[in-house]
Amino acid sequence: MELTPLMQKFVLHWGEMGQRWGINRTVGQIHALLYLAPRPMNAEEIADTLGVARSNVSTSLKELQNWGIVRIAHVMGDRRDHFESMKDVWEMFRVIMDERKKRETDPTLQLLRELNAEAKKGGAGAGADPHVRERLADMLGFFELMTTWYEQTRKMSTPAVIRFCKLGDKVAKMFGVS
Amino acid sequence: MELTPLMQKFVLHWGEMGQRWGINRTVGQIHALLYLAPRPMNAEEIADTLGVARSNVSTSLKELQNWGIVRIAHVMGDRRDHFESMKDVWEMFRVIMDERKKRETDPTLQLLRELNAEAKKGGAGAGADPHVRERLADMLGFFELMTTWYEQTRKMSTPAVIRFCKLGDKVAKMFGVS
DNA sequence: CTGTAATTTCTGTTAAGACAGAACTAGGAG
DNA sequence: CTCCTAGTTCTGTCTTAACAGAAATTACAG
Repeated sequence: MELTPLMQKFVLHWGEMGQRWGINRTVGQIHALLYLAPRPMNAEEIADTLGVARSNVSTSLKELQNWGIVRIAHVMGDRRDHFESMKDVWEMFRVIMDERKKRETDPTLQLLRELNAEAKKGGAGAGADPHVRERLADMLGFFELMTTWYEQTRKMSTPAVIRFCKLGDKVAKMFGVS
Repeated sequence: MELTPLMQKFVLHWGEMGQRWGINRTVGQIHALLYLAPRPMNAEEIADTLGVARSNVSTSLKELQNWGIVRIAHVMGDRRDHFESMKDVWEMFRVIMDERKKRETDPTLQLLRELNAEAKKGGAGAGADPHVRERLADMLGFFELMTTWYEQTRKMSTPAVIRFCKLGDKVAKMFGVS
């Protein structure tokens, strides 16, 4: 498959940014390619198009499947696995956020709960001076609230979220710029 | 400065998670330490407390200052620089989000605008088939809306944001679970 | 059961980042 | 002007991750 200049720019950029987003270049490029592709592609096509080793493609596809944004699609009369990316950007964003939450905040939330419980129980005797306790309580409060907010927003349908985002200004006014 | 077991756990965890958040272990640990510390600390204290080289501390402090969540604080009668972390978690989160937006989404937003303009101008002749154009338009729409939403939320005061987050359920109901 | 195509896993190499210690620079104090 | 002390930057080492190519495994066709 030949990439048009437009596609190439997008693929290259996605690979570049991928590194900032915590995924590697190849994974980013493959995702970009599959997102743009009008039909599922097999591993060899992907490798040829991007000019990377097939082993690399195999590993990267697995990671994308772990993230839950790429899945196997079979093509009639073809033994090979084909792969396609989720196309709905909103749904995709949701899936990615879920995964990141699981990896990047859930463990911290859990630890903060434990530390706060410990600080409460142990009291100042266990070396938990008031200042530290306050800092830990603040941080826990923040993580708890963000988690709650996310889980509630998570339940909204895509059109509802979009509608809600578009409201923007009005929401701000409703809750005051105090 | 001796760390209590509680502080130690927090510092270690922050260093660990730092890597998932895209900062390195030492940077994470220093931030955790300064966040808990009741008073500004100098570079040597930090190095001794955490058991890392001073050069490493110097570099890490610079990065934290770049992020905008740590600043220099001078102590009367002491020539050395002391450092303190922002303590308000909400404000800190805002600063971090601003920085991440700048690094992780602004460049992509800009590129998507360019690509979409190109696709429109060039038309199918320039190799921009309808499917690709739609994908790029979708992605741009998503980034535009998220950016707008963020910039509006950004303006709200901390108490307003907290109030708003706590509403949770009600907001979802207002905009329908359709 | 055998051969072949597809895919994954393994292995060695390369590249990038983290880090300690040394060298260097700046800025007083005497 | 010289001596310290604080701070930064440089240099080499070490660790980790990315990756290509080879080997191994799996799955199917005949």
